[in-house]
Amino acid sequence: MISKKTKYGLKALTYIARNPDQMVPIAQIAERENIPHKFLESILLLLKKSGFLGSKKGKGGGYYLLKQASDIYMTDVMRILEGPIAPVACVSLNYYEKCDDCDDETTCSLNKLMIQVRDANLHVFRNTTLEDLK
Amino acid sequence: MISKKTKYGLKALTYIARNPDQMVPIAQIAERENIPHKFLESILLLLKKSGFLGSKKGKGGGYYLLKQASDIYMTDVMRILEGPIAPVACVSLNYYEKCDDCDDETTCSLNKLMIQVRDANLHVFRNTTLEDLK
DNA sequence: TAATATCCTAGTTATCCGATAGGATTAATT
DNA sequence: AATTAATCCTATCGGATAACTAGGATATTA
Repeated sequence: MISKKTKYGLKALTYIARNPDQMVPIAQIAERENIPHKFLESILLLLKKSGFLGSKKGKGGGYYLLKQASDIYMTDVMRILEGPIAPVACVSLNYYEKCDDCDDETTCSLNKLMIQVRDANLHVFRNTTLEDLK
Repeated sequence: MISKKTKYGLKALTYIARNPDQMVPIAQIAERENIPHKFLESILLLLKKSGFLGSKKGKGGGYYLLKQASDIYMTDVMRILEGPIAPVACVSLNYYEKCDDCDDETTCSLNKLMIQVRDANLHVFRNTTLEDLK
């Protein structure tokens, strides 16, 4: 199950993508999408620091996409918002970590299944961009 | 990312499946698979109550599979150990819950993606049984 | 200079994960 | 009968994390 952070982040990105060529203020997204204002603020800040969004301060300011929606892949968004796409760190491509309870990954009974799950999710996320959510 | 409970549970089931026609005590699984004994105890109890395992108390006792490994599907195991397979409750087949921030699911921008993710995972779990982990 | 935005750091609260404690019950062995 | 070895059961606990909030600093427009 994904976190609310991820859910809110995806909804916000979609909302911004639907309003191109303009500054979209947090308050507007928060209201229309029923997202707590301050929480959303922190999420958009993260998405900005991660290179998805640009922003402009002050009156008339807000957020906007830095790339075309069709160039924003779910793989990248999900990794920032939700973390690893893999179900266990020991099969993660971007967040690899050794298991502390496994001596040998290659003989771990879960390895094959975990890789299948990872790849199934990767396949979906690699083939979906923000444009598809619009 | 799956919980340790799920990981331990799957490993324990595999271990038991690899030792058919005998009672497998918790202590043995705990030692061989590097799982905390007491934690594993609670997991096996759950798997028993859920109908996957039988048990025998007392000296020489332990756990055993109630069904053939090839009849134990990952869909069922995962739902018990990990909960919903869907990434959000509002697209869950077995644990459905309405979103509190969405008025209308059919127009939610995330709906399609979430269903794709759910189905991708379902496909893997439906096509994997405990026999495949052996 | 007032109004309206984002920026930033630091909290707060509640829930859940991972693990443990300690005894009750059951069964085989000696 | 006593001992040993196992599951059964309830309760609990610390720590991490999720979800959210506070409050001011900074920038921009009018």
